[in-house]
Amino acid sequence: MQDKIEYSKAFFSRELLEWYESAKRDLPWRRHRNPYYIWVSEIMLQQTRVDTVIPYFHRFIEQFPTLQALAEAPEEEVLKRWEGLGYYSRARNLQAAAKQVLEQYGGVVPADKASVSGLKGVGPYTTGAILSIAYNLPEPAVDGNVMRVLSRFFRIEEDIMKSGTRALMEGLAAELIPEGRASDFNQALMELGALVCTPKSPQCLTCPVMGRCLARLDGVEDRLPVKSKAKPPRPEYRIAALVEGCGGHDGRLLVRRRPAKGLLAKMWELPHILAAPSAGGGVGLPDDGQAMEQLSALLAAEGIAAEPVDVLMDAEHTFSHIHWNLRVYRFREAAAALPPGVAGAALEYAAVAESGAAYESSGGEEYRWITPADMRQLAFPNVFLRILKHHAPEWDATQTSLESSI
DNA sequence: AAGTCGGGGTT
DNA sequence: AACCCAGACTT
Repeated sequence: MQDKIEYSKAFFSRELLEWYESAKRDLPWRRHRNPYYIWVSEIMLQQTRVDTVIPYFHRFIEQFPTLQALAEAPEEEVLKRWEGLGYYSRARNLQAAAKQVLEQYGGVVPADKASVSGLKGVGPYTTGAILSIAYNLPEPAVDGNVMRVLSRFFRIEEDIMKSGTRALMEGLAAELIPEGRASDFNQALMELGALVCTPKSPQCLTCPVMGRCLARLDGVEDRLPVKSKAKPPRPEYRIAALVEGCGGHDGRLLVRRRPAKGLLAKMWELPHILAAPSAGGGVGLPDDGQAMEQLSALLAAEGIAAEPVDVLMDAEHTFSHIHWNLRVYRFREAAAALPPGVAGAALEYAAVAESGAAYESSGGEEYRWITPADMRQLAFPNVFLRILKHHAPEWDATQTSLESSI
């Protein structure tokens, strides 16, 4: 029995490596064995499909060709290149880690486990991926693809959402690495999971290791891996203001930057608030009159007088744990902005606004009147990019559309 | 161990 | 519309 398992392991490693030679995709980070490229790609690939990552990878490497270039760039530029990719702490951690490598390791990505796993944003999977792919060191790199492939081939019924299961998989994956072939083997394992041993309807008939796959032999490949379900996201109802400037702010829109910690940290957005429960006490969006009043109050607290115009649109956005239902109201900045008695503050405010400079609200967010050209520098989450694009084409200044026009 | 942190895909 | 995919960090 144990002999059969051992034979299966040898068979698996041999056949998988053989298959990979002909099946491997030509991916940008596979064209050179550059540890910096491999690191960037592995961070981008966390929770993200290859097809989504490819254009981001090209643009990122174009702007930050070396680890040093990334380390020395303004954080704003790094976030802008990450715009739309999600999980923005990945970008901030990657840059922080690049600085770490520059200072502690002379700019060379380290090749030992303790140093690599000490880098910001680099956990057990990415440590194994960097050490094996970049340096061909025999370390396991266990991601979701690998757990799916191994759970099927060896018919492992443990719940892959449990933290103990990953440790089990790492032990197994380490045993399977053929002498001197860690880089190709680990990539082959993930490639099989991505191309053949897919979550739904796996393509078993084209699989190089079908012959000894226990799940396939037992006809249970469709119910493996065992995976407990995630909690559904909680709904949130939010109201947002798209404020068109007038007078000195003609052609500008009011935006603000989110705080440095938490959801969408340091990203720019339209001002918005959690909708207060409506008079009836029901959950959901308040009626439009109440919503416009609440937003007017928010703007007034920022020293901005604006009149509601109409409802621009509804938008939805799902995060892992929250589902936003957003209603966007158009506002028009009022000409005579401030009430009498605060003339000094008004002048000061006007001077700041005229220069286009940003100012801090009492809540710590940074408000700014921006032009379409400012969209080149400021990173917005996708949901707000969609809203701005819907508002008017000149605000569709995502990095993609900018570059195609250059 | 459970919750936080985006965005896109398939059915 | 409902469901699926899934690493690192924090608490």
